Order: sequence, then C-alpha cells, then structure tokens
Amino acid sequence: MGGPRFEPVRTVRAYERIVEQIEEAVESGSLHPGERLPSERELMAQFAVSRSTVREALRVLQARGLVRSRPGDPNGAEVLPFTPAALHKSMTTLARVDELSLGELVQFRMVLDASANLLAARLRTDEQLDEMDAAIGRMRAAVAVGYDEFSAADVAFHDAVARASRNKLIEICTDVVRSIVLGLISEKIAGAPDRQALMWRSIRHHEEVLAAVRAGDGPLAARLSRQTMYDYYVGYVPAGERPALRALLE
Amino acid sequence: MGGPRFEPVRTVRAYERIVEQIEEAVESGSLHPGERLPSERELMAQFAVSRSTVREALRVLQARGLVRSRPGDPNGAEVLPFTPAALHKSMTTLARVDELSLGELVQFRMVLDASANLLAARLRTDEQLDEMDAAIGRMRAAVAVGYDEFSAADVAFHDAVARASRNKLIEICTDVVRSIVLGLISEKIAGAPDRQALMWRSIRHHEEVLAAVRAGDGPLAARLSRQTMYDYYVGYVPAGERPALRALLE
DNA sequence: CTAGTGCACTGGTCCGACCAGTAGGCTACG
DNA sequence: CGTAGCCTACTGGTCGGACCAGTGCACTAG
Repeated sequence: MGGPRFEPVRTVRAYERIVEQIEEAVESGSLHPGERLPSERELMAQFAVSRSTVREALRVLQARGLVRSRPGDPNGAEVLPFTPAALHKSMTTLARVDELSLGELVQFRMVLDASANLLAARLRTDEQLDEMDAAIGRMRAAVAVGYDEFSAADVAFHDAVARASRNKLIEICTDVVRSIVLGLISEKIAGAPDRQALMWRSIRHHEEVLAAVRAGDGPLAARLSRQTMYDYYVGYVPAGERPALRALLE
Repeated sequence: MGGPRFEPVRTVRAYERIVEQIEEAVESGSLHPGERLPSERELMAQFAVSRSTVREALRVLQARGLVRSRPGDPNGAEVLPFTPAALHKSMTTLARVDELSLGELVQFRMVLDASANLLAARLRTDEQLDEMDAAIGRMRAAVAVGYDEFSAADVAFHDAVARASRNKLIEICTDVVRSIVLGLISEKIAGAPDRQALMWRSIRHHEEVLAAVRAGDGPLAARLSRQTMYDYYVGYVPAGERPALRALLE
C-alpha cells in the first residue's frame, strides 16, 4: 500500500456539466418552480458551448422532469414544480423491463395495499372515508354497466386508500404496479364468464375492508385487503407461484 | 353533445417518437441488454431525421438508463441491463427538495423490510440463513472497526433477507430506499456519541429477527423488523412524523 | 379605446464539418 | 512464422450556421 493514489479519470461530457449545474441550481432552491431559464441561445453564450450541447442538456433535464420547453415561448424553459412523474416513469420501466412475474407483481400489490389500509385506518379523514364509500357505490352501479367502469371505480377506491395512507411512495408504487397488473390481465377478467359474481364478491370484500378502516382497525383492514386481492387475482397466477402469495395471508 | 368528436392535436416532437420506438423495443424485449443499437448515422437514416434529433433521443434514453454510448465504440449505443439508477436518481431528487420526507422513506422501508422478513421466514433456504448469520457476525466485529463497516454489514443482512423473499420488486425498492435514507442521515448516525450502544442494541434486534426467520415465524419476524427499524431511526425523524411510523407497530 | 397586424424572439429541426477516441486489420520487423 | 506496432475506418462529441413554425407583445389603424 502507500504511494500516490491516482483516481481514474472520467471524461465528462459538456452537456453533463450543464445538467449538473442547472440541476444543482434547481435542487438547492436557487431556481424556483415557475421561474424561467435563459433561452437556449443565451445559455449557449453563458456556458460557452454550442446550441446542440445546450439542447442535449435540456433534454436530459426534461427527461428528469425538472424543466419543460415550449416552442414559441418568449421566455426560456420553465422550471417545473416537483412531481413524482419521473419516479413513476422509472418505476414503470423497472416493472416492465425486469421480467417480473405476475405473482411477484400481485404479491407486491398485496404488500402495498395492506400497508396503505393499515395506515389509512389510523390516518384517514372523514372526507377520504366518503371518497371510499362513493367509489364502492360506483362499483355497485357499474356491475350492470360493464367491466371497464367497474375497474375504474375499483381503482378509485384503492387510490383513495393510498392517499389516506399519506405516504407518497406507497401511493406511487400502488399506482404503477396496479396499472401493470391490469395491463397484463384485464382482458382476461373482462372476458370471464362468471365476472358478475366476481364483481359482487369483490364489492362485498371492499365493504368489509372499508368497515375496518372506518372502525380504525388497521390490522384487520390489512388482513382483509390482502385476502381480497388474493381472491381476486389468484385465478390468474400460475399455480407454482400461489404458495408465495399465500405466505402473505398468515 | 353529439356531432363529430374532435381530439385535441398533440404535437409530438420527432425525438420523442424515436424515444418511444426504441423504448418500446427495449421494454417489450425485442432488444435485449447487451445488444447494440445502430450507429447514430445509421439511425438518422432509418428514422429519416437529422443526427441532432437522433442524439436528443439518445440523451433521453440514456437519462432513463436504457442505453449507454461510448465514443469510439465501433458499434452503436449499448442496450443496458436494467439498473435502478434512474429510480434512484428521481427518488433522490424528490428527497432533496423535501417532496419526500424522511418519515415517509423510513415508513416505506419498514413496510418493505417487514414484508421481506415475512416472506423470508417461509421461503428462505439454509444458505440464505447462513448469509444472514454471517452478516450479523460482520456487524458484531465491526462495532470496534467503525460505523462504515457496521453499516455495510447491516446492509448485507437486509439484502440477504430481501433476496430470500424472492420478490425482485421488494429487493430493488429496498435497496433504493435504503441508500437514500442512509444518504440523508448516515453522517448523523456515524457521529452520534452513543453509537456503540446503538450498534449493540441493533445487533441484538437483528439476532431476534433472524431467530424468528429461522423458526419460520413470519408475522413475528415482520413485527420485530418493524420495531428494529423504528428504534434505529426514530431519533432522526421529526417528532411530527413519528405517529405515522408508530401506526405500523400495531 | 379597441381590434387587428406585424415583428422579434422562441424552440424544433436540419445540414455539414471537425475532433478525439476506439478496434481491428495490416504491415514490417524479429 | 509470430508478434509488435502502426493505420485506417469507423464511432460518438461538439461546433456553427441555417431555416421553419409557433408565440407574445408592441404598435398601428380603425
């Protein structure tokens, strides 16, 4: 050991330096949402680079959800308020590209939804209870209408629960994983011959969950929600993956 | 109502169309990690656009962690195996601007870690039990060495548990959220005057969790792991957010 | 005072060029 | 014949200039 420590040199592209600088300015708060960046032609003067380089940097910042550019805007790119959109996007990519099995996805939904219900039972407001109640009403009315409307109402219920948990990560992950699961099997559900019976059973289960949330019984709400989701999806999960799902049912 | 329904026209930038096409090819699996995209000059011919446009598209794809370009590479951009780097990046950004609170992050870790333990208690192999045991051994040896080594051993334990859960989503999210939490407060922990006492208590807690996992008692392992994490981090969470954490402790 | 028009500026796209890297084939030497 | 080293044909990174279609604002004509 000993001797001079040489660090490997990392060639940094010009546009990356620009990204770093603007990103730092935004995240440190010296550039607030709603403010405008200088125009591309002015940025290329400030950074002493060509416009192509400035634009590549702006594309990266835009992909990260930090800024937005509109053609014709007399001002420069707009600094956006922080939204979890980029997080949502990368989470979606992860779930799509990483060859996740339906079992894993459903299992993750069970975990998230149960936690959301557990928290919602303690933290929900009366307005959020009303939202959940209204969503179940929509589900009931939708049985005769069709699966799409039923599914939308079901989503509304789970969204209300997720919001009531007051944890944005739970909210986002719930949304992402749900949309992927639905994308994989919604047409199968919609075409099931006994789908009306499934819908009614699902409604009854949701009512039980809501009752537990209303009563403030978090563990019960969590257990019921896991069971609800298991019953609803287990038929579409390969038999080999079902034991892993049942492991969540205690 | 009635009459022809006109959809609002959405001007789509050329580079966005390119991003969509390549993204779709990667996520759908028709382009596998390790494969190469055509060179920029060839892409500009295939998409019938200029090289600038191709490059802006590639910058976006690179920001999303899907491809990587190296200058001088005789082949085109390389399709990358998925890494949670983009996920990590966007979550870090949100955490930096206080869009995600420490309380939410710790809460999410409690949810994930408890679920991982619950599943690991049922699904773990003997080799994985050995890994967890070895990690605790490292933790014990690290108390005298320093916090960094202790933390690394702690990470190894939780990683082993996450792997034993056999759910990649839990594994990845655990990893990302943990590193962000540690990035926020590791220096505070490292500088705590009573850190040695904290480490010993943490080791004892981990041993209890491992015993429950070994015994196959999932619910106990889950409860203990939540308590362990709560005890370890609660001191760094603002008092106003603590009730939300305690809501997970039943 | 208002309605309308034009201008100045924006971002989106294209083109052509040059540079610095890399890899692999080719050559010249041992 | 084998190998070390050069040379070339690519690659991506950057530059500068150009044109177009939008947008907002100031100015003008009613």
